This record gives sequence, structure tokens and C-alpha cells, in this order.
Amino acid sequence: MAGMNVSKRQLARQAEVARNDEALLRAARRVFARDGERASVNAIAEAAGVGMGTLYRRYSSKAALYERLLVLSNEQWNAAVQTAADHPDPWQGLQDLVIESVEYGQGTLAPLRKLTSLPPPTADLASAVDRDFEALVDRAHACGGLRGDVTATDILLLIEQLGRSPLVEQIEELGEDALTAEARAARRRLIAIALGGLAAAPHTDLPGPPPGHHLLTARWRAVS
Amino acid sequence: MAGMNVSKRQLARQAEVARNDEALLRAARRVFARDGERASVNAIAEAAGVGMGTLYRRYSSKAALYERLLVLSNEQWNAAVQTAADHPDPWQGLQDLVIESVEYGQGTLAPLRKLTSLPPPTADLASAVDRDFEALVDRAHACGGLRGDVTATDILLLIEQLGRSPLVEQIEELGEDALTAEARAARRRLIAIALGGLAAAPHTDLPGPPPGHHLLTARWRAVS
DNA sequence: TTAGTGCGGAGCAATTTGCTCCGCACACTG
DNA sequence: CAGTGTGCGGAGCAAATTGCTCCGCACTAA
Repeated sequence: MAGMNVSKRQLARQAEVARNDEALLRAARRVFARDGERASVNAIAEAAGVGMGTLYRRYSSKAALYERLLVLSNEQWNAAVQTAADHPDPWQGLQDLVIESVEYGQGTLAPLRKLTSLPPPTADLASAVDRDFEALVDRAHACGGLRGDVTATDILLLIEQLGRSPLVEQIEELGEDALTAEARAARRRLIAIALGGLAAAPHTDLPGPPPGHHLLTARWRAVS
Repeated sequence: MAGMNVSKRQLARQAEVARNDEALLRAARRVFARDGERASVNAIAEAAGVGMGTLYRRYSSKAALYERLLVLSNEQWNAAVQTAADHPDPWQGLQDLVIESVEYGQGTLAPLRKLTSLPPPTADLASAVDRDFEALVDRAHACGGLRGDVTATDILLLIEQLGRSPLVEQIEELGEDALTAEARAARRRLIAIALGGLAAAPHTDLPGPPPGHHLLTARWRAVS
């Protein structure tokens, strides 16, 4: 059979290709989130550490890459809502959902629920997830965790709002891993503050140590 | 004296010029906030409803316009911190400061405190204001309004984070005033949620009616 | 050696950029 | 009615940037 010709070496090669591909998608999401739909393909390829040839062998055009990212983003949202819905404590599930979605960058490529206006069956699936999300919000209200006057739309807008972070985006560009981690941690505190604002009851503690003052100034070092 | 030659007509003309100038600055701030330092001068002039000639008669280059905006932004911050410091209730003063600064767009052109790294005397003035701001935060802690584990840097980062709003920016572009007002109101709720998270005590009510679901979808109408 | 595979990036036509500069509209003067 | 001063819009230009193609290279398997 033909399949028996596949050597171990070929498999290793395919694995490397797959890793390459993932780096490309991850970089593309970051750059598109930062620069919008008009991000340059050069910037994306460079951020992924690959050549343009590699990019264009996988995606026929910049638009195709963008649309692929939209689909992946939608899939992540579907999965995250399902996970949250399965959590025994709806309020905890909702909090986890917000944190995970903000850090993934939901709503940075396009407003959440955008795909509702895309061709079915994606659209149908998306709207089903919307209903699940609203049901989760209702249960979080009912269990007394989520403050009563906050709507599902409020939360979607909040995720969108926190997804783009000038702090994280600008510091990522400096390319220093330690600083990037600090910036992410600082944003985690902001998320926690916002979640505290969503809660009906008094706070939980803020995560991690307070952010350093240098986060405000580091971004103004000359771009390398 | 020479001044007596100035006619009423000339004064009216100067007033119109001034109005024009302000429209330019306002538009420039919006566009720079949205597109970053690489916003095009065309986009700025168009957004202000003026020709390129008008722009370049006032500012020698795009960079000069940008720097002017930075200075203005710094002045606004100085004034706002002073006002907040004068408020009899430090916690209320701080809340007002956050709301005002977010809606002005503090930190959207550059991180807050950026000007500390600019030439004096601007730098000296800026660092003096920093101290005032930190003192205000301390007093807000002491009076029991602000939760204890939130730092001044947390708040600066929060202002920066909320200043850029994909919702408001994208909906503004549609050019429908009613919708824009709704988007702004929706963001006000997010600000209130965040302020609730900053508070040591239970919430105040969220302002305005809940945001409509169409805020999530309206942005996807074709760009005119 | 030969064939196959995936890669980086120089190069290309087309668009966009920052900026200049000219002609126009308008009110006032002689 | 010219003449003059002033502020304006936007066509136009050189230069930079864009999306995308395509060729030569490194490496493996036979």
C-alpha cells in the first residue's frame, strides 16, 4: 500500500511544517489584532519568522488568511462557551470564560457574534452558541454571583474592550520575554478588577504583585 | 495704534479660523488614536473636513501635529489631576478623573507619563503631576473608598486600557450620531463596571439603559 | 547524481504616502 | 470697478509601501 512508503523522517518533517504553520497563525492573529485588516503581509511573515513564500503556499491571499483566523476564532469561542456552560458553578464558569477569551483575543479581529452574518451552517452554529452564552449569564444571575443589572451584551463588549491592550501590544513589540510576561500579568489584574465590578459580592484578591511603574515608560525606548 | 485697524469682520474671520483649527485638532486626535502614529494626513484632513493646505499651513509636518497633540494631552491631564485633587472627597475625585480621562482619550496617543522623558520644563511639570496623582490615590485609599490592593499604576493602566475602544472607534466611523451616542453610553457602563471593581464597598448603579445587541452587529454593515 | 520538497526573500507593478503649490472665493480698499 | 490680502481645497509629484510572484537554495530519499 502507498501509506507504507511514509518514513519516520517524513513524519518528522510534517510535524515541523505543522509547527511552522501554527507560528504563522499565532503571529497573524497578533498582527491583525494590532493593525486591523490592513496589516501588511510583510509584517505578519516577519513576526512569524517565516518568508513570504511560506505564507503564500498556505493561504492564497491575505484575505484568505484573515478569514481563516475568523473561523478559528469562532471555533475557540464555541469551545470556550461550552466549557463554561459545563462548569458546576455558573459564575465561576463565566469568570473563567471572560479571562480565557480576553487572553485569547476574542473580538480583536472582529466583534463577537460577527459570524452570525456569514453563510450557514457557520451562522446557525454561531447563533446557537449565542443562546448558550445568554443562558449561562442567566444562571450566573440566578446563583447570585453576577450583579443583576449586567447584561450578556455588557459582558461581550467587556471582552472585546479588554482583548485589545495597548500595553501588551506595545510591549510585545519590544521582544523582551520577561517584560512581556509582566505586561500580561498587569493586564490580568485589570481583568480581575473588571470581574470584581461584575460581581454582586465583595472582591476576591487581585492576582500577582502590583505592576511596576516601568511598564508605563518601557514602551518609549527606541524601536530596534 | 495698529490695533485699531482691526475691523469687526476680521475678528469674525479669526473666530472661524479658530473653530476650523479646533476641528482639526479634534479629528487628528481621533484618527491618531485609532490608527497610531502612522495614520495618514489625508485621513486626518478628511475627518476634519478641511483640505490638506489648511493642515499644512498650521503644522509644518505630520510629526509636528502629533507632538502638538501630545502637549495638549499632557495639559489636559495636568488640569484633570488638579481638579480631582481639589475635590473634597478623594474617592469621588478619583472616579471623576478616571471617567473624564477615559472619555478624553488619555493614553491613546502615548502611554500616560510618557512626557516625563521629554525635555524640561515639560518633564519637570509632568513628574510633579505624577506625585499629585499618587497622593490622590493614597488619600482615596485612606478614606476607604478605593480598595487597598490597587496601585496608582493599576489605575493609569486602566485609563489607558479603556481609552481605546474598538466599539466606539468602529461605530464612530459609520457616522451615525444616534448610534455613536449609544456606543459611548455602552462604554460608560463598562467604565462604571471597572470603577465598581476599584471600589472597596458595594456598587453604585450602572448608568443608563443596558446596551442594545445591535451594537455588536452594526459595525459590519458595508463601509460607505 | 537526480528528483522531490519546502523554504527565504529579491523583485515587480500598483497603490498609498507625505507634502507642495497653484487657482479660487471672498472681503476690504482706492 | 480693478487691486490686494488672506485663507482655502485639492490636483499633482516623488518616494515609500503594498500584495504577490517566482527563482535559487538547502536538505532528504532513492
